[in-house]
Amino acid sequence: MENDGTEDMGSHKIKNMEEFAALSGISRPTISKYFHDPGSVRQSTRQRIETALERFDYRPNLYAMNQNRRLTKTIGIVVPYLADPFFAEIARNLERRCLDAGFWPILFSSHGEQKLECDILDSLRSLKPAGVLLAPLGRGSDRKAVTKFCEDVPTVLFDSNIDGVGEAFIGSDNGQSVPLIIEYLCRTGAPPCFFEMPPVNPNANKRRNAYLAAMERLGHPPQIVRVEGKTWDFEQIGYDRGMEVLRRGGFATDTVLCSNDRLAIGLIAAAAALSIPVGREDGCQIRIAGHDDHPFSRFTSPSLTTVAQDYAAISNKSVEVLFALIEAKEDAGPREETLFEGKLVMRASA
Amino acid sequence: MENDGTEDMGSHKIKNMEEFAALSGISRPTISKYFHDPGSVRQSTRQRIETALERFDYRPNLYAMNQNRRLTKTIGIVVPYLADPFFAEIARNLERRCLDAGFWPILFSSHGEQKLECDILDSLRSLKPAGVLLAPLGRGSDRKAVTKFCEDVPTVLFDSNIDGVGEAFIGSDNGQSVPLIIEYLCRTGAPPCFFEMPPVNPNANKRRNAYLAAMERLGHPPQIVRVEGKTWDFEQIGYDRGMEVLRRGGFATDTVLCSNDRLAIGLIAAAAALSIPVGREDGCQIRIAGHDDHPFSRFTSPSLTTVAQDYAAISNKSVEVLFALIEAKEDAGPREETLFEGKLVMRASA
DNA sequence: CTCTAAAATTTACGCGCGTAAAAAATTTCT
DNA sequence: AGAAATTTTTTACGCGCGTAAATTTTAGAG
Repeated sequence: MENDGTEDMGSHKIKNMEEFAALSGISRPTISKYFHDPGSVRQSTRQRIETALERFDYRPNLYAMNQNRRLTKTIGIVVPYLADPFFAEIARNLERRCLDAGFWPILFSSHGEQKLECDILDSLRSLKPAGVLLAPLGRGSDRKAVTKFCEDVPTVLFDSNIDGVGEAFIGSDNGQSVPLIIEYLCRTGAPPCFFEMPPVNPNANKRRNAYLAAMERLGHPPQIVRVEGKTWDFEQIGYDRGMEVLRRGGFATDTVLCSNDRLAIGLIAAAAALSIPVGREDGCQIRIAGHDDHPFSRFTSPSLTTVAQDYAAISNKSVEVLFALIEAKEDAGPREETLFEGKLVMRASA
Repeated sequence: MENDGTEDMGSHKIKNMEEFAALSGISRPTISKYFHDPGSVRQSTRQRIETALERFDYRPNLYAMNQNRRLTKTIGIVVPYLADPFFAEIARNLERRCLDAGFWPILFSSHGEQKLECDILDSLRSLKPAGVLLAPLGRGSDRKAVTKFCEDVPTVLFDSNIDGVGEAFIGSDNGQSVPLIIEYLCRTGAPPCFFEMPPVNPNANKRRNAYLAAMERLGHPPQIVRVEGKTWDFEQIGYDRGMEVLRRGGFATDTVLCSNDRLAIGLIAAAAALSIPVGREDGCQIRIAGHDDHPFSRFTSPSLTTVAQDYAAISNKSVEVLFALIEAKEDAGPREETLFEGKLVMRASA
């Protein structure tokens, strides 16, 4: 049984931890401890294990590992709609941070469907995750199911809040961001009317109320255009409904604040299709602004003026709170809500 | 211990299959068989189990289930870049189909990074999946690692091919789709030059070669503009490089075929920023076409003329082949490559 | 060099379920 | 009706690892 010493001995595959322990000359419980937390064993033994690990290329059986562990290293990440690059981007950040912290992130998308969200939570429950980062559907969520889930599993809500549910909520401060862009719009032109997205989640209503409050404060009459639609095809909704409104003589003012960027993207497309020039320059007929700073907003024509949500802050804070929760275990403390401010992004559309 | 009979007896939580078997009056091995495949038990017993299931709300332990199973019900789905709605959309279809077939899809994104792709494959291996649907990074992939993985796990490649790797490949027929749009462009205006995306995957080269062949066949001199960049921020690359070219006097002809829609989206944004009118109408200076029919392509201004990949066909065929593979088990048969034709989507940009 | 705290080993059990084999019960067919 | 085929039950073992308790070894301090 000769070998060159650079690979696993005669490529004999290691079946279990017992065998690996024997080959590496370390007891199985210690190996087990190492895999649970590499820092929990003495530096010298850690070295020996990692040396052996390179030589023999062994990985413990995932299923056997988690079966008897009180807490797995799994972290569930649930977003309402993954085809939305906003959530794709947040999810990416979340995944990265979990991985770096030695956890095992696993990503789910509810695809805008209540049943799917419930199924995901059920699946997640049987995964016995250490914690869950959940951006709920919002209005589309089965409140009872989500509430029950959060009682069983340490869960941090983000993006879309459900009052009192989960250990914490992290999101954007619509009460700051909406007035911010409204003020900008008022200072640079006509006061905006509000093109409201379908109320699929609570942010829609929060933004509407923030619009009403800000307009009142500034002494302008509010004008709301509410668009119907229950799906998550916001661009399509913005396009279709925008088309209707524009054909019927347009909006009440020449400035439109959309309740999110995806809606604005659709509206810009509708305006383009009708050859209505959009932008802040002379000769343009309409100004359009959005909210979120969606990854594609800089590539619309004209590029979209909007309020940026602080992606990095939201994802960082979310994992931070969740990790703290996982550490603390028992003393949950009061439910905390963290809201980050939006930043004005001035581009060409308004 | 009274109860109303509609819920679980005094909400006493069932710990394991043994207990559930006792409560439902059926032997544990039969219950086990049921969970493995509900159709494998007699209809009458299936009814009894499902009735009991409603009353007691039991779910078998996922980890214990998979530990000793030769084959799990897990199916891995790996895409190179989830922030790209194209892949998000494909992944959505794939997930749905797996779920419907009684499998457990689990989604991964390589985020354009080789190391991450390798890590994902390693994790996947320890999940002992029934099969894997893999859209590799392409040029960025660690060919050896992917090859080795495919030897261990039944894998179907899609979107981006790696010769000889995996049990099958499903993708688009660039040799048909590219000439298709070239012919359209030539018939409606000037022959196109080719704005080539960074060669992150083999499709880039295939499309380039298809362009060259088609132009030669039609008797037009080919003009290729190659853009550099190693990242997956195609819109940004299209914008930046497009800006350079347009500032320097523009492209060789007034018609530009981009090697994919995301690049085209960036290029359109660049043209808009320079106030260069884009489209097929009189007065426009440049026509821009793309490839893929990206979900956002209909919302650009002007809307993007492109060739649609058949999303549904690709995802359906991929799962179909994989399921066949899982059924067949041993006799793998020869590696098959399936290419679907693209369809011309005539919009406003060209 | 001894003492002590920390870490590793030995030993042993159990988790929840897959799965095999033989026996018993049920259904289906002639 | 009885025989054959299918399904279920009984019994029993093992998977790979977590984890606890008692013991031994090791490292670091005085």
